[in-house]
Amino acid sequence: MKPRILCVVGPTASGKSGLAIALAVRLGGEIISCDSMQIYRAMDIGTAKATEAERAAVPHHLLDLVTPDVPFSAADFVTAAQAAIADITARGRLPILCGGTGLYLDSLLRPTAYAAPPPDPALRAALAADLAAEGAEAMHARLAALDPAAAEAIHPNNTKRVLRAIEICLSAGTTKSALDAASVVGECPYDACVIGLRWPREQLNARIDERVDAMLAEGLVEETARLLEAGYLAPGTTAGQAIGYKEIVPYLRGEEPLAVSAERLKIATHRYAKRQMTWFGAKDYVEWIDCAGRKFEEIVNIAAECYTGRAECGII
RNA sequence: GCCUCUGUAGCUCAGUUGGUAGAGCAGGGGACUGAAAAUCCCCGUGUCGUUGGUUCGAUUCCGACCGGAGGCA
Repeated sequence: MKPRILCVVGPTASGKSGLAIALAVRLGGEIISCDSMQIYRAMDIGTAKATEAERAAVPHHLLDLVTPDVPFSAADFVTAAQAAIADITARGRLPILCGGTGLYLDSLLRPTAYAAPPPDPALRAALAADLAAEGAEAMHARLAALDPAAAEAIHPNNTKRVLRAIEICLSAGTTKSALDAASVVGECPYDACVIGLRWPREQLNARIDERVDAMLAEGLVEETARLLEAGYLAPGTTAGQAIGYKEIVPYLRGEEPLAVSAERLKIATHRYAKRQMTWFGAKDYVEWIDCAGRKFEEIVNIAAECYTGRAECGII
């Protein structure tokens, strides 16, 4: 019998957190954050992390796992989420995954995620050096020799993926494309109901703008300054990629007025939401709820029914 | 009131020595298997301010008018 889990996904500012909390209360669940940035401590306002009050009302897992200087990966998430699901299930409660990091959820639901070998720092550094010396086309040609199918699927300009694919081929003794193909056969390890929240783009962007203003009012600038002072958010770190902080840094350096930083932050978030919709929109395991014109209670009811009468809910 | 500059894509602008126009940003679509809030790919028709004139043909040259900026009074 596979553990049942409920998942709430969707673009940023779509109302996932509020829905997840309401569902947790109604269904006797606990929330597992599925968010690549909320795992970092001290990054609270900018990541829209659940408040102390919300956490007191409903247990939240996978928040504040590490300090912002620590690299964290999808594979790390899968390990932590599997443990949290086992724990919550063992206590007779319902695990509710909630978050907008599509790759993390996808990895968790995939039957054999991450059969590929973990990153090899030395090899990765060597490949990066080769890239700098030989250029993107040369690296893509090298991948084509090792794994033609992967080379076909990855654009030469996408050097991050080209290098990772070469790395896998060299350290796995097989090809990346073969490992990928193997990871989608078989059943999802969970009996999952995945609910997606969807808004018309203009309404979602308006919600985003409102939330950015709210974050600024709550002290996003001060939070960013604290992180910088502590030596965090360095370029190249995972936490340093977080939207909400890297846009504020130029203001703190006196390079532009806050209004300009705030505008760039809103735009970056709009674009992020768009990418999230592209990702989740392509997943056939998502049951969509159109939120426009619906009251919160109504959305909660629809989601709860979707879980309860889960027969038609998509399983990966 | 006079003089100068200016009016081209949602924004900032380029350009057409007269043959109806193109960049950046914004925006739209897509991909995504150990960095994913990351990374990458594709997408540019708009009364060229309005209106007369010159011309085979005007967004381009000329006039007037209407916006905008600056200067002189």
